[in-house]
Amino acid sequence: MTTSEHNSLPKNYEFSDVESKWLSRWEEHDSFNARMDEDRPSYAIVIPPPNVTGVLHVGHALNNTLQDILVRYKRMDGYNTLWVPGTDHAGIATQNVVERQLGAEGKSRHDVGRDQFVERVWEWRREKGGAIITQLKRLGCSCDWSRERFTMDEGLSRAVREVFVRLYHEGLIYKGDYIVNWCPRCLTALADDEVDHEERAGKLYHVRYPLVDGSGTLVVATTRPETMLGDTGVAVHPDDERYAHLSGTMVDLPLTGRRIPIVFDSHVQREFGTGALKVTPSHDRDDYEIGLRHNLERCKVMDEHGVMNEQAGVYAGLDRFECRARVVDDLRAQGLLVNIEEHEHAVGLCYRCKAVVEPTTSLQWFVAVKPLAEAAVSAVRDDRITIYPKTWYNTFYHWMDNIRDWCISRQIWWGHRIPAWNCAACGEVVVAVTDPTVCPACGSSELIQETDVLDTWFSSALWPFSTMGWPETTRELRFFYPTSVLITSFDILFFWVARMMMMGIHFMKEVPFRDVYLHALVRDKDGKKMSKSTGNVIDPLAVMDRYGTDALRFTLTAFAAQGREIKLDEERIDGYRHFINKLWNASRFALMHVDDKTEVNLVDHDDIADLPLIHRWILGRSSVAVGGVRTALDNYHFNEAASVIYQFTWREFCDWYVEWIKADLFSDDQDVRKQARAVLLHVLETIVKLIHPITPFVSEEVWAALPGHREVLMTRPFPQENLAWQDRDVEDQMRFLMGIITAIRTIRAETGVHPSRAIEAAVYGADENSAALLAQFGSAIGDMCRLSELRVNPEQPAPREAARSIFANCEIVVPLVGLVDVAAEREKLDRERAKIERELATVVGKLANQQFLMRAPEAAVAKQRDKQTELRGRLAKITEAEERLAALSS
RNA sequence: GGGCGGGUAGCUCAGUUGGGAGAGCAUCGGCCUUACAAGCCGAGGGUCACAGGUUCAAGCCCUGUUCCGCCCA
Repeated sequence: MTTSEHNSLPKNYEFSDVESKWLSRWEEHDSFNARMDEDRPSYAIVIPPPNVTGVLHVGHALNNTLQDILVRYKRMDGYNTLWVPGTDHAGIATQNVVERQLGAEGKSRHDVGRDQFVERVWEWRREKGGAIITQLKRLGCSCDWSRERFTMDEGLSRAVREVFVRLYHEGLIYKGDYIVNWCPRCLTALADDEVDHEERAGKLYHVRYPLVDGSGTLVVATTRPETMLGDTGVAVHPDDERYAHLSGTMVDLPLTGRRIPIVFDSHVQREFGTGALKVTPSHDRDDYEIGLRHNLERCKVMDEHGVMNEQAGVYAGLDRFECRARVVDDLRAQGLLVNIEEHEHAVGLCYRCKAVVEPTTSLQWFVAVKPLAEAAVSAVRDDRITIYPKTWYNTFYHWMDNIRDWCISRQIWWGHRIPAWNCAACGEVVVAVTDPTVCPACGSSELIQETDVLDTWFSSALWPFSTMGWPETTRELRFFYPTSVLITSFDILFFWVARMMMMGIHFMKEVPFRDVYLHALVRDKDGKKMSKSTGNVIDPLAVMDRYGTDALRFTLTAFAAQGREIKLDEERIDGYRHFINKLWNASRFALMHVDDKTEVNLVDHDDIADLPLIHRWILGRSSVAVGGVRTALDNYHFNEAASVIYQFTWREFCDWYVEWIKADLFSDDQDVRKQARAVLLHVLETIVKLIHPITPFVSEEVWAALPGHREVLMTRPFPQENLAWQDRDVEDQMRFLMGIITAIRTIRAETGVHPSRAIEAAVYGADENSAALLAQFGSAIGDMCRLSELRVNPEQPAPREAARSIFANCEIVVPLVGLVDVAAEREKLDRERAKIERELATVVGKLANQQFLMRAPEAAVAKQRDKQTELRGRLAKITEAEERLAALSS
């Protein structure tokens, strides 16, 4: 054993010191920063910018771990990599935070005024904002931090203006009075997809509307009776015979004294309620459309706070929900309430504050998305963008085909103020990139800017190119646009991904990314959504403290199977911490044997034919693992990559290889020792390189401890698959030897031989090749099974008192005088016989089937024949063993 | 009501041109064998939701049923 400094690693992996050390070293090293070498291919990712108000949750941890894996992999593999970090300004959320702060001081934003308020927000952002960036660093993210961006930065704001102005002049942005989703708490309009729908138990009220001619009444059904105050019509289906006679008549709208017409519209669902639909164009999206088709009036009965206005007559001043109760009471008093049914229906909620959204007509700015959406759809159809997993295509097309114009104005103060001015003198609307000083139409200087700001998603839609300096034609854009892949959670496919496609294609004439990888939401171990109120939130920062960042990263990676939600359990994280520790200890072991003089390049040649079997085997297996990891990562099968590494490292490298070569490492033969050390070191290096993208910290730490490593691991080349090392014969031979070893170990365990006791074993019936192998590796087998002797095809017959096992046409015999439980042995053989006979029956059945012989491919038939031969051989061995057992007991 | 996904070992899940049913964890038994007890060795455990169909052959392809989850209206 050497006494070099390398073997002074602690017995258990202590991640805490290691992590902080590497975070600062990487930073010093500048290795995360993008380089633009002309002779190398590029690989770029833009981060889905988290809210500036956010703190790292486990979804972020997953999202950014996956991105970091790809970036680190590609960086090692020789690409110019760029990973752009940053945050978005989260208009509504951030404004809420600062408003709460003001509220604590007893002030509202109106008390301080717009300019002061915005300044307060900036102040907040300088002090508290972007905590998540520090947390991403903690997670090990190898972003180019020198390029951190914020959607409200000067450069990005310029891009926003440029895009707004161009779209406006192209006629794709317009201002109009349409129905929008209004949040009466945030006091702003919301886009369609900013509304969450939740099933709630509600009621369906049947209300009688008297016909004006006194001939009867028409019963309508509604879930929101308070909106009847704004009804301007009643709609029935044109084919509904129950109501055909009502053509051209009107009803008296109760509680209002107004008369409203009955209209015929095929939109009405005849089966729902009574088939008669009250129409409130100003407070329902569908009703709004019906109103347009039939020229119904609009009557808005609520104000921006959801309080009934003067149009609601005596109900003015009531909150909308109080008003509902009052309206119902009054209808009942007048005998106009027919009945109330329990009714479950979807309620729209503000995605930020969960207040019930009020659909209402309002003067807003819109993007005409149809032409933009079509371009995005065809990019996906033409495979210029590939979506993983592919199950999302249908949903994507369906949503894009039914997309409605995008309401982009928000009645808040924090955000990009709309670059449009109204001339007080002549009414001219000026839309410009730079603030105008005089009206181009009349020369007046009385220009008043729009007060609204733009939807945050409007600026994040530009993220892939605005972060690279657009509208300038920068070197970054030339190198890194289109980006390689966008990795995000499926729930913002429409909020964000689709809009980036639209904007990227429109302004860059090129898709913003080649691939989109949509990952699942992280749920708790029972599959429930994590939420603060349920108390089932797993805090990634606490997890990193407890188990280490690498354990968290590896767990998330191992669970990131396409199309599956992730059920995260802390026990799993703890389990993978064990794996990290295993790797650590394997490294400690290696370091006891290798030193600066160990020649790794012994195995840098393709030709390894001269090496002993065990080394050729592990080198071949390492090559298979490398190929597996590369293929998995290239196809976004992250879980597969983790699994390959786990299996190879623990099962093949630690359990078999390292145990097998221990004797070589202590051998007196210097050449044997040298070889073993070289291959051991080489394979360990391969492992830490392979795993580095997933667990960057422990791999760097091990790498640094290995001899001769002065450069950081993160910029070393990623391993290449070496097909010349993959040898079928070697694998077959090792499979055979490992099978024999397992068989002997099983006998030992089943017969209760103490692990420390050395025993004899013999193998009977081995064919020539097998016998040669067993003879050659008898000592290794002896070491692995603690044998005093292994005899191969001995001439003397097996002793009667012995435990037996069948493997691959060989009978393994362990003489155990006085230790053999005949009944147990017989039972074991019976079980084995039954199993083999079952298998044999299906094989024989297949081979007896003429159809199978005729139609199945030759290889499939040959396989069954081989299997038949093998099974029959094993059966014969079992018979022999049974006979010996019988002789013993007689 | 429309769409999508899922049902494989006790649990969580892999299973990529149809031919071997697998992994991790958990369980059980034995071990401090000087890298690792955060470990080592060994073992048990499945009618691949159900019913049909296609095929020489189905966990995989088709049809229907059922249960669970998500999205949309």
